[in-house]
Amino acid sequence: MEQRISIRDVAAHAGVSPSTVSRVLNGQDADHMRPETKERILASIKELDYTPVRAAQRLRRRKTQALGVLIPDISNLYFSLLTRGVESVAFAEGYSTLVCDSNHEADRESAYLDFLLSEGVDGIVFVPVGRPDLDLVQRLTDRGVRVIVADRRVDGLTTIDADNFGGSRDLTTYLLDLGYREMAYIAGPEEVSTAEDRLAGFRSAMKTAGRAPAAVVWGQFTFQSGYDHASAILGRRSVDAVIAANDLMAIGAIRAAEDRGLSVPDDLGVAGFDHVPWAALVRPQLTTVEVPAYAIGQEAGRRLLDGSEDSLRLPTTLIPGGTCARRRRTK
Amino acid sequence: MEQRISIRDVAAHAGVSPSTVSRVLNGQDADHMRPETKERILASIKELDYTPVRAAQRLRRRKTQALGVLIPDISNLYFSLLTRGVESVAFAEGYSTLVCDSNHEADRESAYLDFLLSEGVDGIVFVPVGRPDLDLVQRLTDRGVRVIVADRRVDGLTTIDADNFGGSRDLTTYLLDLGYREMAYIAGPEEVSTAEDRLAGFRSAMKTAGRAPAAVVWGQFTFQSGYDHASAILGRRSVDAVIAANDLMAIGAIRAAEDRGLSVPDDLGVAGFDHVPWAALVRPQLTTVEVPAYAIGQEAGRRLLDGSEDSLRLPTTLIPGGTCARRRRTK
DNA sequence: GTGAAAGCGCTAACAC
DNA sequence: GTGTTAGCGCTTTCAC
Repeated sequence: MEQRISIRDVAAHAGVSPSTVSRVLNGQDADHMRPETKERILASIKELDYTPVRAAQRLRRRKTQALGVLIPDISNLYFSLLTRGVESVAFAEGYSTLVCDSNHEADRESAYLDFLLSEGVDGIVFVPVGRPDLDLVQRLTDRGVRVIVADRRVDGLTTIDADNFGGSRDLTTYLLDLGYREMAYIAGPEEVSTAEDRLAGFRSAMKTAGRAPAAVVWGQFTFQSGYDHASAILGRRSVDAVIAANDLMAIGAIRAAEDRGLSVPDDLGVAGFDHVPWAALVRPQLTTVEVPAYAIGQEAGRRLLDGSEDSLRLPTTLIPGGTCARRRRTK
Repeated sequence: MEQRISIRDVAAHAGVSPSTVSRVLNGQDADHMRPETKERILASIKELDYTPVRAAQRLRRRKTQALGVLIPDISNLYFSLLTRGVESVAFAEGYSTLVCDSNHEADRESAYLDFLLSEGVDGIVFVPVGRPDLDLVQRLTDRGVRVIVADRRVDGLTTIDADNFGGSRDLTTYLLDLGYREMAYIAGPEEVSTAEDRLAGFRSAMKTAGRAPAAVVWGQFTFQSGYDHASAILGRRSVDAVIAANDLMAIGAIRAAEDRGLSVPDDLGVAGFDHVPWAALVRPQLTTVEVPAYAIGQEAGRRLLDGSEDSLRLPTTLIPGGTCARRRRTK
């Protein structure tokens, strides 16, 4: 911040007072400002190449016009899309966005919440690593920092997430309609709300159809976890479809099936969840459910900006693919 | 920034002056401060749950202790890793990181450079969309904002990038050593320096081996582009290996080969560049070259922090995979 | 060893 | 319509 020219320099150059320059800068000139004065100021700003110092504005306004985004991992496409969503609405309103990556560590997460507090952000879009430290969040809200949780359910806090339950239920119903009957489910980690919701959606659809799951196991959202669980399931049981709680595990399941000489989708139907773009490179193309990460980010950012406290659950979209097909003969 | 307690409150509570509190806050107490005074202040800070206001510190210090990162697309894994690298060194030094996403648009890029200027960041890690606006960069450096270009060569600016030339040359040599002879190359977009360097590395290795390329075409770094170019090449020429300038195009080439009934690696060797993690989900596993995005980010951030102006080219790593194998009979 | 005072660059009452 | 003034919360000489 080796800034030379200040608002005083502009004022002097234009032959007005700093307040007048400030008024032009902040668009409070519409009403009663002599057009020629405004012109003159604008010209001076341009000529001197003046840029206001944000730190001073923030200090004086006692508002940072900045939002924080705190996510577990920016290199995860889902979170980077969410971040882009927040950023897009923030930028449009002249807000800065501070992106913080907790690296899936609770300590780092706390450190970043402190950091965002000292930065004085007006609000935070928060994707907690696990169950968030509610006392810490309370400290923030006490100081006037609004917090919106994205992609997770946290009691007592405004939450924007996707309809993981409904999406999973619809996906399961879709597979049932295609004629799959012996369905195994590879869930995500047990403590993650999205994983719980997706599993609950699966169970709900199965119950409605009057069928019991062939197997339900808890995985880790990783390729390897999908591969290993699918291998185990296929070795022990007669199963005609595997639904995984995310695409990565679903791709693992496809590989496991192939390695056992099973054909997808003829011998085994496979479905995932997330709709990660590069899954399109895997063949057969995955049947999955799209989760609107970008839209979740936008909605969260929007709420932070307009002060609304309403939670929102966004719909997901079923994406049919070649890993599921109508069964020729139904049992 | 609805902050209540200020440094004055802490001072009053501890029965000292604001300056003394400030000294404790900034670690200038090592020399000559009465330990008991310090204790008292620390206790007050804790009791009042005081957090310094960054905006005021910045205004007063005339230093933001913040770095900017300006990249074309945060949802591209390569750039998000690079960002993480910058962020890791910045965070360790108490610096904030402002991440800006130009969305591959030159206009947005300029807007963000302006924005970062007004934020007063101390330095910027810049991955330009195309040829950057050097006048704009000059404006920044004139005002004391240091700019380091990452992942691109830009004349006259400090640059941190990967050894794309060497990596590509070594990869090509590796394929030649395996016995591949009729090699086609699918390059990236013509104006991108990384694409140019990788192509140059390929040509250099071929020349050294005394062989002419079977084909060289310019692609778009996309899956489809890899698929289409590979299809065309395989239809017209007798080729025993295809090297693509990135993994996405290489996977496209594998699919194209499969769709023509060719077996990879027996009928056709395929290699890529980048080493994107999800390529591990594709089989056969890709022979590729790892580009150290995270390390590039770290080095760029480090230079910004320690004021060094040295450019640096980081080595790449050859990652052998199943898409290339020793030829049984060499021509 | 610690305090008093000035001021970073800006905005918003309040004057006129 | 525009100028004057008083800080926002902090750091940093300079006193003592």
